[in-house]
Amino acid sequence: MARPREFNIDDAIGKATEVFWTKGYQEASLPDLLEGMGLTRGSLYKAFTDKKTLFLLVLEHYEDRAVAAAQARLSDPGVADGRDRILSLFQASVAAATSGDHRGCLLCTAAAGAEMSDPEIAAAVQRGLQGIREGLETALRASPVHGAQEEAAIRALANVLLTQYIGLRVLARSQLSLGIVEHGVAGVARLLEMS
Amino acid sequence: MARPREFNIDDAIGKATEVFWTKGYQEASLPDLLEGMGLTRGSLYKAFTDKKTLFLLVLEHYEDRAVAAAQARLSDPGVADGRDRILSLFQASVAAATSGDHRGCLLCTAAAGAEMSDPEIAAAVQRGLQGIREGLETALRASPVHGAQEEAAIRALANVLLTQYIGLRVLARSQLSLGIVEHGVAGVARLLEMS
DNA sequence: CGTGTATTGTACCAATCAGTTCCGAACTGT
DNA sequence: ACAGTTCGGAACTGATTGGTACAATACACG
Repeated sequence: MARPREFNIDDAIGKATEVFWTKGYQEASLPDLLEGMGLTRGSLYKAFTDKKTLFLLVLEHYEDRAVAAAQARLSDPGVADGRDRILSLFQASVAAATSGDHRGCLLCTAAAGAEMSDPEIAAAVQRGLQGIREGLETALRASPVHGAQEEAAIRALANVLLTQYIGLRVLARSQLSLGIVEHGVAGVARLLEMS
Repeated sequence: MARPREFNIDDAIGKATEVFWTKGYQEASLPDLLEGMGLTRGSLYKAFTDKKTLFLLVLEHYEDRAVAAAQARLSDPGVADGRDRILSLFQASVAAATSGDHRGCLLCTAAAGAEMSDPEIAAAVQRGLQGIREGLETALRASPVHGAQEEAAIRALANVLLTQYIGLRVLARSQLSLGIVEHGVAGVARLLEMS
């Protein structure tokens, strides 16, 4: 017995994700969000309480979509060699950047921003990155070269790869013409050559 | 024949560097800078024109100090093996983070921020990172394992190391408890094991 | 010992920020 | 049709943003 909401919550979160992904948390102003989401202040605050709460939902959404997609890539049974799955992940990131998508990774951008001083945001970012690391570990276990290694060694290499991933996506977002992103896949390939 | 400036320009830039390094470009407000530099609005604008110009001077200052220090480490003739120089660079970064200095790297933080849309700032950040990359290449040429490799291979590995450096310093700043920074040196050591 | 000049500090500016309030409109269940 | 609610939209709040204008101040030079 009430007036129904005229917009779809999930759609709105999806659109908000786009805005935050493009501009970053702090830089995304409320007018930016309102325009991108196609609704007005009243509706936004009624539905999402405030900017930070909306961002937490966006981080969840990003985890469910982008992180899950990365994990799917990293555990794709269609690719037998886990190293190729990892290369495919980096390939996708590099391809996005070279084809004009300079949004980078929402989590990586957030990790470098001041919003990390908020414990709830930090926890959400941590969850997302942790998810990518787990995906990397899964893939490494499916590598003929690394699969047999002990757990600690796999974890160590996954850490290196995750760090590399963050660095690469920061560079992709920066638009710097250092020529690093373009050769990012080859770099990771070298990383995976070692025993 | 006029009233002399009551503060030292270089000192002020040094103090401004501290503020920007700690808070980031956007997040450092004018009051933050005024307090950190110990002067008032009038003096700051008279001496430095505006916030962005001050930041450009700060980037130069950072290049002259922090980047130069990194380069010195990476070409230290007292350390014969270039790999050890590289490890020493990462060691220093990790040590800073584990001992409570979570400022990370001014250039890396800037690279991940929205200020990169300004071409002058982007150019300055590019110069700084380029300097670190050159240092890494210098060190690699002094590595018994890599020194004999062709130029392209050295450049490729330097790119991987720079990306790793950026990722690591972003993580150091983020204060995330992923346990990656602590083992960052070991990760790089693995990276340098390969031929 | 003035006089000119640059620095300093303060008051101010418009713009923008996130967030609140409130009323008219719109829809549901009866 | 009506009562009960909730939504949508605009106007508004107070704080903060970077930047400016100007008057008081303090120094150097003649």
